[in-house]
Amino acid sequence: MTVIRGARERARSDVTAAIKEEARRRLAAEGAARLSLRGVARELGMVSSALYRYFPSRDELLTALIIDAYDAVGEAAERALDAGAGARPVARWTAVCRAVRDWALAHPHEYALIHGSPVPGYAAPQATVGPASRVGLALIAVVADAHAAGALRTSGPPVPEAVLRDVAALRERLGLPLPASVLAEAVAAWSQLFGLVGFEVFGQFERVIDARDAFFDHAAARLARLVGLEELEGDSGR
Amino acid sequence: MTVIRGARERARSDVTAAIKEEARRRLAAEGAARLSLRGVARELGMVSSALYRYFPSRDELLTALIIDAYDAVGEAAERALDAGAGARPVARWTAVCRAVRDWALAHPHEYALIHGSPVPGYAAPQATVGPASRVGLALIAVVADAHAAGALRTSGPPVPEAVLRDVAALRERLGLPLPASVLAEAVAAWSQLFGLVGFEVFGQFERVIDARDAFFDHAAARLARLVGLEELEGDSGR
DNA sequence: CCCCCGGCAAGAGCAATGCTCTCGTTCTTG
DNA sequence: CAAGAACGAGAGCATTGCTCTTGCCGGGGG
Repeated sequence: MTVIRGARERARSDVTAAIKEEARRRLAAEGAARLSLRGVARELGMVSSALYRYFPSRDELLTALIIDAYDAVGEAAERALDAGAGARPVARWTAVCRAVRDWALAHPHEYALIHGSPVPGYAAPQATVGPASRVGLALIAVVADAHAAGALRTSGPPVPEAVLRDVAALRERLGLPLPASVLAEAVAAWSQLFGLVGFEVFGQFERVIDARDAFFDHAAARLARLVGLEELEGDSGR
Repeated sequence: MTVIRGARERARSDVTAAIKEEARRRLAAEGAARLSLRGVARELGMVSSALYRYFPSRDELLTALIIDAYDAVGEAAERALDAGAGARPVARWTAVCRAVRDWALAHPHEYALIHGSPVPGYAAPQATVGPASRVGLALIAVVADAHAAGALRTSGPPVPEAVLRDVAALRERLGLPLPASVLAEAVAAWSQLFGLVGFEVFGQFERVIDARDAFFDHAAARLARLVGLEELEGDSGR
């Protein structure tokens, strides 16, 4: 599919990759706000204007990095998803959550790029929505598999009508045979997961929780049960 | 206590307030990244260097704005807490959550300032930790009052030992008679609330959930039940 | 085979930024 | 009342994103 057409194109993609690599390095070192085009150009032995042949603006470069970051965390989640294919649903869910958290802790600046404040005036380009949903889809996949295996508790407090409609449209788009109410809970849990991760990455748990691993695993498992995944006997309902 | 000593001090606090006000205006208009000292100075009819008499650096200005934002959202939460003094715990919890969300949606850039990516190299100064915990304390207050009223389900899946230790220390610091396990759940729910809010403010629910109000209320109520607040009959446990 | 057109890097330059330093002025205080 | 601190203005430095012009150089069409 990606046949190398000529030396010219190869050189172009090489340089593009080198720019992104160096940019990611500087990003990890000092954050998005301090990422300067001139800086990466300098490090690469080019002149700043040359970079504009590859990225039309600094924001475009950032967008590329954002997509890469979404893909990286999404891939981590999917790897955990696949690795836990046979496991019990709660364990599998927790593993996916942990993969996300571990990636975020290992790449805090990239995490900030995708789940922190959007850069300047910046509205997320359409190209980011696909990669952005990979983690959510991985979580939903856990639930869907559990549903198929009959390990899903589908009852719960009633979900508002309007939400059910939204979520039914989503189910349609995804082509999943999940009950709408469960999907609604999964979407909520998806966002809540990033609350847990964000607090930890941005240091809000400092001096509050020290045993972060245990805390996170416990919270992730509770989230799993909240969406209805297999419950161990005698843990829910007084 | 705060007696005005002389015209000089009064002028100083006036100017300081004007700077913060203008800065907040520009912050709301175009975000933290585009907030420039020169810009607010220009708008105030001063010269940029004069600003440095009031804030030693741009980051100090941002820190002041951060503290103000934490206080604003914390105050909103506390108002909801007080307003719901007699209400049933789940409703009161949900009201506090909604207050946080409404404030965040009304002030997205200030929200991004406090719960988005930390600025450059920036480690949260000690002065921010107090205001930063006001929302969390309001949530915990709901739980504590429910506990005192006997409307709290204190059983649940076992919380890991290490987490219990951390949380016991926290309870000590707060002087609250809450079971440690409940406090642990409350801390988790606190962070998860900001997952929900953040996703909405930063647009991750775009084209996924349209009925955001209903969705949020539902999710907040589920969070309330997760921490053990009064449950309506027949909604938990298959 | 050559040649020439298009992609490319370099450099200068513009407007803007954060921050520093100096210089008079003005208000506070001893 | 006079010394000293606080203050505003202005110039200046290094840096940033981005544009424009100028040449170079290599690969595909003649």
